Amino acid sequence: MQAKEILQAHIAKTISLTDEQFDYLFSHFKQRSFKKGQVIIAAGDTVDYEYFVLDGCLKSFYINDDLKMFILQFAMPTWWASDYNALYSNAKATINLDCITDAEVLYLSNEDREKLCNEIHQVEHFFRWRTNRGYVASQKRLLSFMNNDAKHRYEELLALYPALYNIVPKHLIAAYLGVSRETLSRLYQH
Amino acid sequence: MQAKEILQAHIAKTISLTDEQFDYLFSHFKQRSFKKGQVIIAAGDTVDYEYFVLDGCLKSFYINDDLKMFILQFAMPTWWASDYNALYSNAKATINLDCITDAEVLYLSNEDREKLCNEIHQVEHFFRWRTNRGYVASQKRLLSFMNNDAKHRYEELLALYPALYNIVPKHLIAAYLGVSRETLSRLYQH
DNA sequence: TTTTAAATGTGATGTAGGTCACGTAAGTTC
DNA sequence: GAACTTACGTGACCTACATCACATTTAAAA
Repeated sequence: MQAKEILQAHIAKTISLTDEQFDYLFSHFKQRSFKKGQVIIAAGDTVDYEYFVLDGCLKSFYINDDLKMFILQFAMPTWWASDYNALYSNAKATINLDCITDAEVLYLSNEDREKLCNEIHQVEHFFRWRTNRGYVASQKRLLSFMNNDAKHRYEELLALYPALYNIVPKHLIAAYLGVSRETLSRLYQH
Repeated sequence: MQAKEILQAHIAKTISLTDEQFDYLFSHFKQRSFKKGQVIIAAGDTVDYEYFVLDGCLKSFYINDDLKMFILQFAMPTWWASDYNALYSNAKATINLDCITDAEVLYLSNEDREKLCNEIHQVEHFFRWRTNRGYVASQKRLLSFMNNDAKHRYEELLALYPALYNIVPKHLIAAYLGVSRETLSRLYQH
């Protein structure tokens, strides 16, 4: 499937646009390929874009002072990713974004998103609902963090995104769960 | 300050509406007082409204199978609260909402919000940005959870919302931080 | 003002998960 | 295909925080 069709199908789940409207929307996206390991956003960067994954898998993550990595999100096809704090408030990135596998993405500038939201009411509706869902998911993950132990969270993650098991190395899964790789490794020893 | 002025000042931070538009928006809100301890949303309820705090302090929280409480949010004046998962997806509440102090709130139905977002583009813009900010804050809290210990998170919370220290009992702060009340109590023993 | 309940402090002890250290396996790169 | 890097497993030990138990202080209710 082509980039345009993937985005169109994704957006059609939330709003309906005429073909002309969608063409206009799509004209603001650019497309790009990345290689496994390539960095899209590095902490300290100025962040101008958000990214829509067509193919492959990205990760957004934070590195603390002890160089420990914490993964905020694995971004699979039809997921959006960026450092939203930096993007929205024009601050320097504190979150990194890079490629776990070779990846194909569309990207849209903050400026163009706001312009499009302004020009096409339905587009603003789309982005409101995208974030609404993200917010609810983030609250849910926060609760799971407070409530459940590492094993429970691991099973929850795999139940929600079974594809991750084959694509993503275990130490990255650990960094998403907020446990050490040793602990994750020990969860299923017998 | 009157309810109407409080809401107007709050909304004016994000969008500009004509007085007519704001009057129309405001006409969809209802106002209500609650007593300390009163329950606004209980787990299992159908959730039709979101709440805008004029005065007092609410908490939204989850109770797990062991009856342990986890606080998602302390809602102070000009904050919004609800069980957004339930509200947005028309599901039964899993989150509770009640009053830490006597409280005065405005409330708006899900249906009316969607109607207003549809009728007034700027209103949709407002709600998109409200959620954008909520999403970023939630991500930030998640990172703090993974990265920092209880003492650090406690200081972070008090730095961000100093008012909480006087209003909210310590065992509720503990339930927000995700530690036992005993641990919180011991953080500052000497 | 008395009674009852809610909030807080603190000792003793248990445990999930962290850290360090080392070894093996499996991909990458030249 | 040798050299190097990345992923993963596992033992030994450590630590932050949980849980249980009980005392005390503060606030609400009668």
